[in-house]
Amino acid sequence: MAESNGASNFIRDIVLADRAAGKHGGRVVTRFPPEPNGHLHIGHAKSICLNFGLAQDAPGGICHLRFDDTNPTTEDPAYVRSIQEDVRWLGFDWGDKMFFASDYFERLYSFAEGLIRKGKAYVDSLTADEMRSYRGTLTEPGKNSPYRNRSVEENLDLFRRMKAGEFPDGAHVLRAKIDMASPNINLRDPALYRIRHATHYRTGSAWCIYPGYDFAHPLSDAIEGITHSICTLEFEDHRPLYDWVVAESESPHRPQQIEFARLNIGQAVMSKRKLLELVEKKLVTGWDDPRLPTLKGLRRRGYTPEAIRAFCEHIGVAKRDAVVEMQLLEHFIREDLNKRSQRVMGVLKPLKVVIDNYPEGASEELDAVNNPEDPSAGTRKVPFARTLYIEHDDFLEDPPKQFFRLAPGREVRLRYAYIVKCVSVARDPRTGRIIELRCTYDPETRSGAPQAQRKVKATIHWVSAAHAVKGEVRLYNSLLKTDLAKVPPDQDWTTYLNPQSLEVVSGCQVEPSLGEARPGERFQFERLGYFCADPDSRPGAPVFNRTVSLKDAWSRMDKGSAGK
RNA sequence: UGGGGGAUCGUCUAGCGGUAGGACGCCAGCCUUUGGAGCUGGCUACCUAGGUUCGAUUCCUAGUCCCCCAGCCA
Repeated sequence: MAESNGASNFIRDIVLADRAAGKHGGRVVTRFPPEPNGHLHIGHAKSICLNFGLAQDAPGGICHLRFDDTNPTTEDPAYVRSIQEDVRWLGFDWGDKMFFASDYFERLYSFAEGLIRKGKAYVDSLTADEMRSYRGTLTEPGKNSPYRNRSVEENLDLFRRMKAGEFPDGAHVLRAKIDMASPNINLRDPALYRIRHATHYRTGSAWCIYPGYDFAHPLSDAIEGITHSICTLEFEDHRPLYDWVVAESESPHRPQQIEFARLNIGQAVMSKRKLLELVEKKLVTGWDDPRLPTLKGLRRRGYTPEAIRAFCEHIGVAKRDAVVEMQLLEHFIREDLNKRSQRVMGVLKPLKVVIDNYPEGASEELDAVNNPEDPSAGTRKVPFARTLYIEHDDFLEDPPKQFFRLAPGREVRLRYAYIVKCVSVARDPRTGRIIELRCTYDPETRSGAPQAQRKVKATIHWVSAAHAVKGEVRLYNSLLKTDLAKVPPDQDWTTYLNPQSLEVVSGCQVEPSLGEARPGERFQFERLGYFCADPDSRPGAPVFNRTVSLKDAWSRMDKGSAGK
């Protein structure tokens, strides 16, 4: 199971204090309670890391995986499988503690009848619209429903008949009898059960009434002996109701609800509703589109669970609304991949180079370091020959002062190979486009040779034309042109999608070993970034997703002077 | 407007009456056969106004601004 480094936060402090005080017998039991109606995203990862992390920190602590499946109309077993897969991938283990709120339906129903017997719940027969108007507003108190004083017998009878399926959807609802004048709207007789003639993916047609969140959640926590029930800020108002339900259930367990601020990331789509919209309108390729902050998307993009966990640990846990910059997430994946990824050379936009003084038909194998950060990763051989491809961006016919790379008459080192000098430029007579460079090489400067020490301003990557494998590279940019928080609510947010979020580069030339790259394998393409082989790869025709670029001092300078 | 929360560098976050710290980012330099990595140095913050105190980001008072709540969603 993933380790946690124990960065302090206010929730950890509460748990620590509770343990020290012997509250809950010193035990720590948390839960991660997703509704199986969507796929997990990085925001869920924050909650997962928090809940599982808290449990790991405590001796004997445990974190349950509980599916909060109380709404049959939106839930699907495919999501249950997906969520389990993603939590495991992130590096957490719930052991045998996987539960479903739907498994508690029978007990929840009994609790509800108990509430009715105590006169703490009643069947209301107002329509949804009527109920809304009876509820009052933020500033005016609500009014009691005319059905509020039904007798216990009548309520019991009606509730049982609701369960038996005698009424259509919406005909009645079971409500808690609390206080229609409460300044907290959640306490104005909240709905506990609604009629829904729908097939539930787990209980089938056994039920036609389903408990709501405010009833099922606290009770599920109590049933499971949850000690700390951690949720997001919007449920803060529900806490009095949560406590009311637990107290009325007379459960010996009194879980404590604690709220924290959900994760927001600038220029990322994080809401379930919007993610669904993107997928359904086919504005992205699917839930695993690498532009999405879903766990599946991040995985396909090449993110590691370790990087995501490190990110979640470092963003902290607090109560103030916050928007974390995407650069922070990128920092953690770079940091992780820098240490562990194999270096390779790949040319995205090839420019042909012929080494005039290199013997025709000859070739040699040069030693390349697999990972300068990890000597144990060893070396590999890369083939060198007379005709090469270099990155088109590494050549400029009329270079500005700051440009260190190849230009007419200039020298650069070819990584792991020789120093070459550009002697001429060939262009397409029709389009004027540069199609080929002629260079000469200095045989004395082969990497590792005594004369190789000669300094040149730059080292560039390359591949041998005869040996290279053709591949496709997918470059990703922000899916959004702006932070969603800045988009006026009356506007269609999808008009802010970045048309350049995906750039497919075909005709890339990569070093031979990459022809057989397996989906999910990660590499650093030297000088370019980290790349991950996509499932669309075929033998001899690899496809790579750019996880994140390397930091690039030149592109920053280039942009900085673009206005001049 | 009722209720519930929250305000600390550009962005996250620490602090619990005693020099406001860390990370990302940015800037400068060193180093470098990745303009990567690494190293060094620098940058910028306590919402406002009063009060208590020898001393306030912290305590008190009054404001200001931001977020959430009127689903038979979670």
